[in-house]
Amino acid sequence: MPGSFKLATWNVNSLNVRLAQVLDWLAEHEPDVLALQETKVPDDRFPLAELQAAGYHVAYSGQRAYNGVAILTREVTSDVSVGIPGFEDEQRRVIGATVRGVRIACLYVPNGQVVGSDKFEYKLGWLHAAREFLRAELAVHERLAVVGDFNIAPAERDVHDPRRWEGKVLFSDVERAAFAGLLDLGLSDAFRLFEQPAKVFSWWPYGKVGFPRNLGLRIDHVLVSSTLAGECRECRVDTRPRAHERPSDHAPVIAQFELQG
DNA sequence: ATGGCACGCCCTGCGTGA
Repeated sequence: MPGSFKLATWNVNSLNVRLAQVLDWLAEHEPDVLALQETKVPDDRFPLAELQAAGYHVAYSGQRAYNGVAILTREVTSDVSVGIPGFEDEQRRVIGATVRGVRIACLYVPNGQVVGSDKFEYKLGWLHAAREFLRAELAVHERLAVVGDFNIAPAERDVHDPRRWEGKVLFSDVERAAFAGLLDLGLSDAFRLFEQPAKVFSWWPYGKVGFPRNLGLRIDHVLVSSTLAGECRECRVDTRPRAHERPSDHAPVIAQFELQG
């Protein structure tokens, strides 16, 4: 399916709270794909009609209060999958779908809370399972995009103050090694395919100073297989929604491709 | 400067996020 292809990912921190912002954003940017994380809505309360009215097909897997992922597409999808095969997980963090010959894997990687905690061990085990899953996906999909909230800042330039975050959750060595392990499968960080300004982040703490002083981290990513990397023309963070009233604490990441078919 | 927000929950302070 050759032609231009715009793919975006956004942790919305409650789809119901952010629905109007998501609809506005879709109307403005008209992405072919928008992957969402932290929808925080069970499937029987998913705002399907509103998104369909905006012209999108939707695959979703959610739960009450926490987690939840979805993939919105302008064209119909095939092969929707939920979760990681063989990895038992009650938390809804993974959904996949194929559109226009591109396989999309939408991930909401666990936060980890505190290095060394039970939740941190869960994060590492989850990342290990995700790596094996993505290895298998790469073997069967020439065009694979792994997108979402990875809850890992890959490098010092992805952290506003690396010294203060050194060894902390989201920027510990073991998490960064797990992220590097994903790249080692043959994936590229689409954002780093291009020259970028300094201090570009995708998440900032809530509060009066976090976003205004750009005290953020780049933890939301678009990882692409080698074929897609060759077709990628741009990758950027759209910081504007972070300045809205009642914003998500994350901003969307957008990648533009020219699919060669 | 997440001590100092914001989410859901279903009641109000708690668990969780990042």
